[in-house]
Amino acid sequence: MKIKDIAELAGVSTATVSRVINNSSSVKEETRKRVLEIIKAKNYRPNITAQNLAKKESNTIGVVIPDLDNPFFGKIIKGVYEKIEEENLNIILLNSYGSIEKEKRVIETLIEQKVKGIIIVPVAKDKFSSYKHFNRLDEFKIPYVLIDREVEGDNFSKVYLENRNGAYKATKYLLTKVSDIAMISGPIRTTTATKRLEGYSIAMGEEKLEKKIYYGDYRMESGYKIITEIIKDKKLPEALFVANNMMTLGVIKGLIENDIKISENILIFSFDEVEMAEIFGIKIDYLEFDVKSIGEKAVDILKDKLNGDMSRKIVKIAGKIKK
Amino acid sequence: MKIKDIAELAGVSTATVSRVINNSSSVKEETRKRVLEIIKAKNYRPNITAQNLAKKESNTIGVVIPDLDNPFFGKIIKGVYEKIEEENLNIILLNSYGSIEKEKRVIETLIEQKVKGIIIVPVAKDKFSSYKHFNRLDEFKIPYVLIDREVEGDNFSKVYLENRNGAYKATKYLLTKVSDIAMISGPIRTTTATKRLEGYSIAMGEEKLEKKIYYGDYRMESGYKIITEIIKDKKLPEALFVANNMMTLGVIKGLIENDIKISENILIFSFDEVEMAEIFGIKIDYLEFDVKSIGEKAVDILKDKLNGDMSRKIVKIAGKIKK
DNA sequence: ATAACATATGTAAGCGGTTACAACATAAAG
DNA sequence: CTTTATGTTGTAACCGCTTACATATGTTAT
Repeated sequence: MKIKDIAELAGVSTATVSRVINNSSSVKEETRKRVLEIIKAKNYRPNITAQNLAKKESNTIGVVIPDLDNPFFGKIIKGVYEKIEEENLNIILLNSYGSIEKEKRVIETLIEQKVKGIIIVPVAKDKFSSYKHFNRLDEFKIPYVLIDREVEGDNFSKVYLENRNGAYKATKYLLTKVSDIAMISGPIRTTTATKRLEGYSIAMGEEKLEKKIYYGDYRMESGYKIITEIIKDKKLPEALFVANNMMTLGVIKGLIENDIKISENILIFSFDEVEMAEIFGIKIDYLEFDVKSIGEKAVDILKDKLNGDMSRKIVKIAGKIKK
Repeated sequence: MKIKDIAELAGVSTATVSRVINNSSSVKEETRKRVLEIIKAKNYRPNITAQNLAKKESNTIGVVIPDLDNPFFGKIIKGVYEKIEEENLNIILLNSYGSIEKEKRVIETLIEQKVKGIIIVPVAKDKFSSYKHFNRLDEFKIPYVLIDREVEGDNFSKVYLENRNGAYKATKYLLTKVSDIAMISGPIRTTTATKRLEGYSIAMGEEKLEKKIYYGDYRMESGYKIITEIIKDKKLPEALFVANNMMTLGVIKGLIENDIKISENILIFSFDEVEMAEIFGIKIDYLEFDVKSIGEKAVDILKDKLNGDMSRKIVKIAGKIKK
């Protein structure tokens, strides 16, 4: 069943059928109805591939994620999905495995697929990374928006968590309770870590308090190692601000192993939510973000771009202190 | 840059170029080389949409998941992705939201997209559900494989966890330690719950021991509610076999709240892994499954089907007892 | 030398749509 | 009653590639 068949049954040309399908230009109400009826009766669906070829576009957008089974990105995808569903677009999902090389390759794939737009978590190994390969997308006039990782320079549209301000708010909050606050930072190569560190520093500076900074790598093991070290050295601060949830997990593990009671003997504040903590009877404060909305906002921006508004847009997702 | 341009530059017809691209039929080594060189020099890539239209096929497979931000499905997707990457296929990802209605709709979408094959976690509200809408896929000769949820009847190819045997093994294992074992089952409407219950029953029956069964709904709250009830009634068994990890979480929460020490005062065995438990210093035994391999096996089956082997295939993923 | 076959390549008709342009009515304007 | 604008429809080229079929050339058998 193709457009020609419908045309014949309706006694019109394929052009007319195409017009009613796309409800473009003028078709007499009467003929429109007739065509529509036949389409319905025959349960006809246009061949999307053919449409795409003729229109030189596609109905899919690419989503590039560095880690498919990380629920954080799952939430983002969910946000993207829900927003995109109404538009009759589809998601093609790609994995960059956190590697620049792979990232380049998936971008080429996406270009070949002629996707309508791209939402991507840039690999961003560190803040000096090059993002030249995104220029390829400009060449092909494929709109894209970067999410989650804050990258510098260039003219990127992006949406990410408020890093500096979030950390600032968190520290301020801790300061209402104690004044001896240490921080476990992420690797300073990354922009997010720098920003979060800045937030902490500013807040501590305002009170003229001494900063204590430990450097981890955002992974659980480093949190574990650092806290173990701290305990061994008997340098436990009153409060510890941890720059992400994975490291917080490591910290929790270390504290439990050493029988140090969280919120009794030490206050722990995590930049991200540690979902399971409460279930296990552990109370930590954290900065909560509406992660799903990262995906949603990204789609909003993409839609603007698809509608011709190519201006640069930057959205920061605000965090909320949860206790 | 299209095939015609390449053809002209190489001084051959488009047919020949197409032949070298698809390395189909015979092309003289010399011409092949020349064409390949020009393709490379011009960095030419065939238009996939046009290819798909001409070949009446596509290079994408559909993956349908009921819950995008559940890491369990994330792992499956990862498995699918890794296997499919080599084949130069792409994943288009869809969400059924666990609703039959949505499921029907996404299947139609996938048909319209002319996907090459489908991997789907069927909604399977209960074991009496109808799966008639999968027949649509047969109509269009689109191969598909059902995963994770065990569904009855029909001629489906599927891959899922070994439910009955897994539960049997788990119970047997517990029996080497204690003999007073209760089970928190899932809702008996579902096939998985029935099977797991069977495994437990058989093992207990073999030892002529009394069964104690509580019925939950696979969600955390129900685990919590049930264990709270048990504690109140002072009916704590020596060991508790919980039919899935979410309910186990609820159980853990309840036990901690009531100051009952896991593995001291009670043995907990979970059908699935509770990833975080160890970090929080809680020791529970569980049945471990290689979840990613669900996705991998599904792709294997799909590939077979794409190669013409339409026979029904069923793969059960074996669980391993972790202590 | 010629038939018979294999190899290499070109021609052109699709694949199933969209759309610029032309053509034809019909209605309003002069 | 022309002229002109407006609304509706058809014609056919085109999107970029594949492939059945035809053709040309080279080999080998007879």
